[in-house]
Amino acid sequence: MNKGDQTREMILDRAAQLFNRQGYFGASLSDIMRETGLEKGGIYNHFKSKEELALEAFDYAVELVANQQRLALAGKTNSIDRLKATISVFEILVENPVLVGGCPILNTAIESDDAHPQLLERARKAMDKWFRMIQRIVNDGINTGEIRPEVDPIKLASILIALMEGAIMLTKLYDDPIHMERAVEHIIEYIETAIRA
Amino acid sequence: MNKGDQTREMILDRAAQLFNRQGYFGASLSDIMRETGLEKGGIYNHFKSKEELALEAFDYAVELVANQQRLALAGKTNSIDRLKATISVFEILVENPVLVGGCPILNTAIESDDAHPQLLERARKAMDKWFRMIQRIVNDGINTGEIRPEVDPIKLASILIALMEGAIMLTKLYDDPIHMERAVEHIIEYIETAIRA
DNA sequence: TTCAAAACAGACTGATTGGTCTGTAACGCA
DNA sequence: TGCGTTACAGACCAATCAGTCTGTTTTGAA
Repeated sequence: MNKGDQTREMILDRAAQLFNRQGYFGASLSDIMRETGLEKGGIYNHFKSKEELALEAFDYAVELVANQQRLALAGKTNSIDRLKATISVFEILVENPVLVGGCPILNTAIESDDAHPQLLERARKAMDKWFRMIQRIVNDGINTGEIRPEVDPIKLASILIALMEGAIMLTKLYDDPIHMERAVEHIIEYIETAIRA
Repeated sequence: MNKGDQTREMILDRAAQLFNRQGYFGASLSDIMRETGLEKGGIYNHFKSKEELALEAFDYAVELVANQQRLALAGKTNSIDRLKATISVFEILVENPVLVGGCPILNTAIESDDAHPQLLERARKAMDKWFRMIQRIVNDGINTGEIRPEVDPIKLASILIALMEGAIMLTKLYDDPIHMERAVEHIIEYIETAIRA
């Protein structure tokens, strides 16, 4: 990895953190310059516009979370355990984050209502992956008999994600992890009583 | 209501809608001028800064939702019905909104992480009211025997709000009310099986 | 070690930002 | 209806925005 690629990676990392905290409108190029320690020339040498940097930084941020997901799933073969591991990723996202500022998909979905259709599209794609992952876990669990056959995978995914993303918002709003704990408790109980075969 | 007060109200209404769609950073004074049809003098005659307008517009937006809540609760004396009415307010918020752009508290909580402590404080206060309202409904229900005595009011409030706010985000992200429908179905079922006495 | 290419600094630009101020027009009480 | 007060228009301001471009430094393969 040569100098240029290293710098590019560093910019992406710092920009991802910055955008995730302040938003894509709230973070200016001056902020990015300060955070990276580079002047304009250094940044525009790697990215042709703030727009392009924002899009790549979003992907980078999502990848950070996806790595946490892989880490959490590693070695877990039981479907219920894999569901719980997915839930733990949301917990980690607010309690011990590799990416400060909460869930990048949530942040982007809320910020990019009308203003940023390209970014919104990326947020959709990223969320699609989460949905598919949960659906896959549930389907596998149904096939192996661990999960009740009448469970609707996509419906469970929808509820789980909505609850956990909402809990992230409350936890950040009040700066209190109690809301996340309550959400986790609820969804775990739901899984044990209504999902597990 | 004289001319000035009328104009002031109009500015607040337009600004509230604008801020709720584009965010407090994303909406510029030019946008507000375009949306209100006023020049700078007209706006700064009523508000001493964009900051002040933003804060008042947020309160105005919250009040719009609070009115929906009052409307939904009107005539409902049964505690379970009152809980369901509260849920319906979240549905209305995305399906047939008096305020476009989703939940102002959610939007503000996500946008004002670090950047806007004053706005964040207002979002907290507004969310507190929601919490207290739900807690009150549950407490009343426990007292009248409609709701099981072992139900924790604040915990239920936490889960209900997290789930519904998350559902708003998903519904807006995918521009598809199915996520809201799933969330409503889940929470109603939960109320019927685990909350109702 | 050489030297072309890549990486970066930083001055510069035009557009836009939030905000001020003065002049004019509309309002509404007497 | 007259007239002081309030409401508003719009020119103007400094600061900041994203982005460009030229010159200098650093890098790394030959």
